[in-house]
Amino acid sequence: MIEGRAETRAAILDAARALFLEKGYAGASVRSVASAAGVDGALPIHYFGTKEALFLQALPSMPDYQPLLEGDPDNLGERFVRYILEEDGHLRPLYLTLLRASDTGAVGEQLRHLHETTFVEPLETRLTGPDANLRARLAAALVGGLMYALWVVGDEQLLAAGEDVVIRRYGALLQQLIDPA
Amino acid sequence: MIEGRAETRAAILDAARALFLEKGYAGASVRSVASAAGVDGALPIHYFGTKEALFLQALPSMPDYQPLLEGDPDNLGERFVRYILEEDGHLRPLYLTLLRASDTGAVGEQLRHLHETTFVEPLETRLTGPDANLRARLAAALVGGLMYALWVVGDEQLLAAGEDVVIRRYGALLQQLIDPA
DNA sequence: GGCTACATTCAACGGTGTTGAATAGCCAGA
DNA sequence: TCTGGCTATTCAACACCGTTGAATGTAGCC
Repeated sequence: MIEGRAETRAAILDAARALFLEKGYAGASVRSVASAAGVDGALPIHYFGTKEALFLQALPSMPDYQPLLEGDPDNLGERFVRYILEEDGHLRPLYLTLLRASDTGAVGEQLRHLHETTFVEPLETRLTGPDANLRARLAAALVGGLMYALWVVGDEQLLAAGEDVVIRRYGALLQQLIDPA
Repeated sequence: MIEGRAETRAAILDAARALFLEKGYAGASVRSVASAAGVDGALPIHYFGTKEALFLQALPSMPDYQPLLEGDPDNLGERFVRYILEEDGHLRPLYLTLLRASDTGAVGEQLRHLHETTFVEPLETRLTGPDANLRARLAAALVGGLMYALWVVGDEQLLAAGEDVVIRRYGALLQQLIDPA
């Protein structure tokens, strides 16, 4: 049974999404979400049970990058790297927020699921040749490493030589996993 | 001025190190650290000022992997990957704990510093040829991606084909950044 | 013994997630 | 129109959190 009026639930979820992405899981309190939604501080828990459940339901969906995958597979490596470097601000906060909250069991599950459904699986279906699954997983690790270096570590000097150089070099490595081995 | 008896400080730091690595930054409370050290719940903050300062001082140092770097550079890529896959349990909890606490300012700084001093700099000094700095940073990202996939995401199927295959394939990519371009 | 300086404890504050009871608001039936 | 009940929302309280400043113990020195 769903509790609460639909609009109130939506207001809470909207406020939660904004605050969690801005301040992180620990930094955004349930009461701050409630007051941003204009309701009593206890209502979010009443509706969603726990802060973690609220967090998971409030998370935005992954941006859709199907077009990226459907293009020419011969330069998918470079395009993928470029996508990470030039993404429009939707992926980065989601990635960082999930990552840092991933020590609570269900959030870790969600991160694993997103990694699987948005990186590994789409890549695997587009790979021809042997060991497609392994190559997709290694490619996903490679992409994760770029996001890690840029966003978690904050290695600003990585881009000092210019985005193009990174796109070419890191993209070339990624491409070797994409090309049929 | 350092406050407190040296043994009491050490007891607190030891308890803090164990609890932070086991339960994470948020999961280990200051009071739980204090009671594990056998002191009053307010003492850790009295000594170290804030939970974050206690955390930073309690963190273990990075394992020393100099021998790994000093070996034959022609197969450093594979050896590096093998080191991550077979590490003895010191690096992984430190990496995970730092990563997940990296949204508080000083912890992010520490993560950046460790990334720089334990991955980028040692690699860079061993690289010959042009663009050593960039190649070291890309190599560090690659290594980070492996740790991310294995430890944060928990991609267990990555090793389904056997450690050797991962060591060979991912190591080969890493090696391309190590070899003079 | 009394004084001092320091190590440690105690008590309290505001904030947190979470809980169950109390209230407010609406809608059906007499 | 009144009344009952149902549901949405609020209120009050709990235990725990990081943090603070005052109180207490405790050792050594004159």
